[in-house]
Amino acid sequence: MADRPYHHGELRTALLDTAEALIRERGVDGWSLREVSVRVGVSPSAAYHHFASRDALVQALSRRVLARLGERLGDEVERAGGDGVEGVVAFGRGYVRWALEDPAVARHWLAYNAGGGDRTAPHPHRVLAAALDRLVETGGLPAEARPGADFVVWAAVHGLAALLVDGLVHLDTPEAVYAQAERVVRATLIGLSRQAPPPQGWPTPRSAYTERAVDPRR
Amino acid sequence: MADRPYHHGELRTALLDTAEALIRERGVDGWSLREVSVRVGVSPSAAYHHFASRDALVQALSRRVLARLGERLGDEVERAGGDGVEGVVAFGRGYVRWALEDPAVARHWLAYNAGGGDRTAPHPHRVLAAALDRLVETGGLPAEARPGADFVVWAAVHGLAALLVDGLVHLDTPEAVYAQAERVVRATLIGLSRQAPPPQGWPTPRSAYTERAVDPRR
DNA sequence: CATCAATCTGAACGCCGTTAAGATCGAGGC
DNA sequence: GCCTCGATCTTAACGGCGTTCAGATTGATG
Repeated sequence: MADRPYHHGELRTALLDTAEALIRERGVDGWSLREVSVRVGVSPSAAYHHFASRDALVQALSRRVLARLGERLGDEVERAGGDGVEGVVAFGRGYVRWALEDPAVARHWLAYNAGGGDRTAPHPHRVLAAALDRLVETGGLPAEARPGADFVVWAAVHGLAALLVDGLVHLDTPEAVYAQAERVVRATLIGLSRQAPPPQGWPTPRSAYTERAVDPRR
Repeated sequence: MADRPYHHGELRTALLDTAEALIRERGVDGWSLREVSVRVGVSPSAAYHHFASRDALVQALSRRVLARLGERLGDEVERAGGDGVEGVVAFGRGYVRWALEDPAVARHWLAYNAGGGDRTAPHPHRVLAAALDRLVETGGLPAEARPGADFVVWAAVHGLAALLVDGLVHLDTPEAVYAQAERVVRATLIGLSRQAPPPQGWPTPRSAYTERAVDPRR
């Protein structure tokens, strides 16, 4: 307030960082715009030069979290080889591990997720779709089973993560959680391979990750 | 305020009903305790004789929603025959239909779900577990695959419902949504049947639905 | 009919998100 | 080197929120 320069310089990022830290400390709703401002050392109204509202900050944070998750999942799929079943398994394990390691922030994303993500990072759904495409190329999944398969696997993995983060399902050790994630992914893939493929004209789901302009203030 | 009797009589239920109606009208967070009180025709502090806090009302509503879902799913599984794969498919379709037909309330439950449910109604997880048990009895699922299978199916169905409710996945018609739910359930069941069963001592997940005393004020 | 606990009211507290008017600063043109 | 101008931040205020507390009203008990 007194020792700080009048212009902060990185206020937008500082607000996001501080909000995220508070979420980690006290849970999804354990913070206010005013408290974030105080902690950053700035008046409550300063935030309104960078975010149109508190909700806009929440959305921006959600996008940032999503972008980091996408990046991380891309790396993990890559590191697992990426071309076979192991790549998809790595996706599932990474998704769930992320929810386990940073539960408050993950819960924030689950509750206030923003449809579109940061366009500089791949959306988790894209990472999964790419992994499944390569699985088809390497013969690990019949091509007829591919359409819409991403949504089946995503649903299973997302559901496990949500149940864990919300405390509806409990496992004692992280290893048990990863094992469960692996079982979910492998079962899903086997089922998709053996299942009668969807008929022609089957309505394919669409992801909310559509390219669109994003007002940085929103 | 003037024409109403001093004692409401059914205030607790009226508050829950009105909050639910407001959620349906304006979304998960589009209401306040004060507004609910005004609509019921009661002063804001009256609610505190029935709920310890606003959050307690939220939790109570969440439990009520959960109980209704469990009851409904039980009926639908029953109506589908219940002993074979069709019973589990009916569970998945019902779960997703519920999310589709009452999205705001479903979103409320997803965001503020209470671990334990009303003990007079079966928890959805119990309904699913029972359906899977009968599936094993009728030979539709190998007994070795049964341990933990409920959590695999639940994760897949829950995930699809969550993705739909949050708008992360879109399908144009309700029929397409049900078809997707069916595909998810059938693929999961096939995968569980064909997959190498989990080894002895495999750590089984636990549901948060443990019988425990619930303070009606909380 | 008196008592008493349960229920509800009215007023107040501090915190919240948000807005408006003005102070402070840094950068680009003279 | 100064001046302007737009961006950034402050101070002050508004109404609404959840919550508390002292007191009014009521139906049930005996």
